[in-house]
Amino acid sequence: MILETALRMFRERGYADTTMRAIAKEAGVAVGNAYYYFDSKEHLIQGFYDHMQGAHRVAAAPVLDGEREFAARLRGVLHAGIDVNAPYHSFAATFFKTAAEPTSPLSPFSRQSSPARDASIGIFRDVMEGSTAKIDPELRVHLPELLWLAWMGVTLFWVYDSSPEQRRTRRLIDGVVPLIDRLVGLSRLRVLRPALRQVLELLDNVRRDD
Amino acid sequence: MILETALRMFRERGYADTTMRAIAKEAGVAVGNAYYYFDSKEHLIQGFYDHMQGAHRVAAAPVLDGEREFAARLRGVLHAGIDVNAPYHSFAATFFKTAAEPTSPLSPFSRQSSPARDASIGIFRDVMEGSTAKIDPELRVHLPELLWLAWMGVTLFWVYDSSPEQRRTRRLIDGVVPLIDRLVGLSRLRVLRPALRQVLELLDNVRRDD
DNA sequence: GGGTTTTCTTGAACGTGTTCAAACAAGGGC
DNA sequence: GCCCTTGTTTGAACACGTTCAAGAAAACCC
Repeated sequence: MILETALRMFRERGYADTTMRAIAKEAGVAVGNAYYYFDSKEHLIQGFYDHMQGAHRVAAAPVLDGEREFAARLRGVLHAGIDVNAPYHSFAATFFKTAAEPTSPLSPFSRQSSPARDASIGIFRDVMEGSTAKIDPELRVHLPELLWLAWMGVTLFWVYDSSPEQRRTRRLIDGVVPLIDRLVGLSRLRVLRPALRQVLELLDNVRRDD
Repeated sequence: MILETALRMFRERGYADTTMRAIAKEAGVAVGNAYYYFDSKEHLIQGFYDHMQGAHRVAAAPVLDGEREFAARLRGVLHAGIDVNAPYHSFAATFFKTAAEPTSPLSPFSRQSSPARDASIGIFRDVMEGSTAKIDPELRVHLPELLWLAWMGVTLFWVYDSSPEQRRTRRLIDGVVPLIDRLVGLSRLRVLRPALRQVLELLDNVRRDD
């Protein structure tokens, strides 16, 4: 009940303008009680994350069910992601700062976010596996995560996008999907094998934590 | 005087643990006076930005003066950037959130940051122009900005990098520079012209603000 | 039912960034 | 010298996120 109230008020009045006192009052509890269930105001946003992740899955379903071509699948899923987030653009901008902090549990790379992250990567695995594209086997292992990373990039761009209705983000998606599609298609060419290896090796190196 | 005091205290005790009251007291003024000269606590960080930008320029100079090869120049400049930022890694992580907010004047994309941004892009123009690399003329126009964008990406990675001495960031630089070098070299190949055009057109489309 | 422990709930209080009316200082014109 | 304007400086006051000692309710045990 506290969570629903909070998310509704965030949507209506923005994150910064919604005080914990107001949330508690509206939910009919004492302010201290809200802190009994949620460690901080930021933690209330985690619920928003999960909700958005589920909505993306739902919005992407028609595309994933009806389309077999890799580029069309990817494009559809990315646009679907922007679709579901669109109503929250101004809200997202105000709380993005808290999600951006590396030590925050709200960071998309944090351990607390890993369920939502894994689910999101799953969508992009679906994009790949349900498509007719022939993909280099070494690339197949990492591609879902790479696509998720691209999605994070698109999201980052979207947060900063101040154009009307975030049209620049739409253009970014339409422009970048063919490039990714082309690169993925080229991945099986023998001449580009060394380059691909180089990229994947870089990924492994960068992930290594020592 | 207020600015110097603030930056020193940020460095010594971290951003969050340094209160405006403490800064004012240490600087020998009333707290309201600090707000007369700086709109907010965040604005005190702009001075830090400018300082870092200058230090990067200085640290990059030996490389830019002594090295002619494109890859070596880029690699040296990126490592120099990490070198000067290294002492402030934990500090940077705590105030990064305020810089990440799209509407914040501290955002690297904001108008207030444009002097520092232009200066930084200038470094990468120098990387390009001082090198012996033969670069497609269409690419030449945009490459400095693209390299700056890559530098922003490296910085983003660095902020999130929790490995000892941020070694992963070092590996990222060493791995990504050869890739960029290869791409830049390939940019003049006739067969890749359409792909390059596609990328540059995407950039223009995305920049267009309508 | 009575006693004990655990879970939940409360709201005053703390420290924070920030604001603002009021006071003070520095010129500038005559 | 005196007024007026403009630029500075002050610190109390405000609203906020958060904490915590204290109490209420629930669950559990015999």
